Amino acid sequence: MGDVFKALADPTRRTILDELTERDGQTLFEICVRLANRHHLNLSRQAISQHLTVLEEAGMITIRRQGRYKFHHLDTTPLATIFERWPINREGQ
Amino acid sequence: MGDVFKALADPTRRTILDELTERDGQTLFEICVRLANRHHLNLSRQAISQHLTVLEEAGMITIRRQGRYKFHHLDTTPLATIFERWPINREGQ
DNA sequence: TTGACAGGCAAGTGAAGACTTGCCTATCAT
DNA sequence: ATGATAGGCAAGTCTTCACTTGCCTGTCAA
Repeated sequence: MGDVFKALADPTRRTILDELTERDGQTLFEICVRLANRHHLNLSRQAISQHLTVLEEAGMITIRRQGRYKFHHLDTTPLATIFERWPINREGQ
Repeated sequence: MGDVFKALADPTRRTILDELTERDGQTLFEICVRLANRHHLNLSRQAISQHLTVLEEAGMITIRRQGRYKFHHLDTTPLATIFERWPINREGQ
């Protein structure tokens, strides 16, 4: 499994996670359209595809293939490793 | 405030956070020695100093100056923004 | 007050990473 | 079968970033 922290390092990848949080199971083209329309991110299809690969290798995204479509599903369980590693100071609580 | 995700992206910076978790309030030289002895990370003092700057800008470290010493204190509260952004799937619970 | 200690500043190098362009494969409808 | 759709592969470019080297400043002890 790849690097969760490296996957989260890029702002475009974080926006992709935001979009999948709001609407899970999108295809590559759907993600392209939503990044362009809602976030003014006019990247090439390849650029976004490469981002999705990084997110998949980090375990943040699972792939479901159906015909010529490739659906992307969010998986936030790798984030738990962050909190297991460093305890959070909940100040004033 | 800087980028928490960018700060966590580098493995050396994550090791520094580990060391401060185990022993808080270390100076630059102490951190250098511990990285070398316990993690076989023989980096220059400048390299580690630059890492500490990134961590400080991200709000993960606070500085306390005393004479010619500069003590570094861990602050994990910025990590909370990660969990507020993406809800965690606690599978099987 | 002189030397040792703790740290800072800035330019330079080399590698990783984000993004593009061009071309190719596979699936589906007409 | 043919065109349109959804996606993949592989350079190549350009920027960011980690790290080093050299030199400078401030603090403390002898």
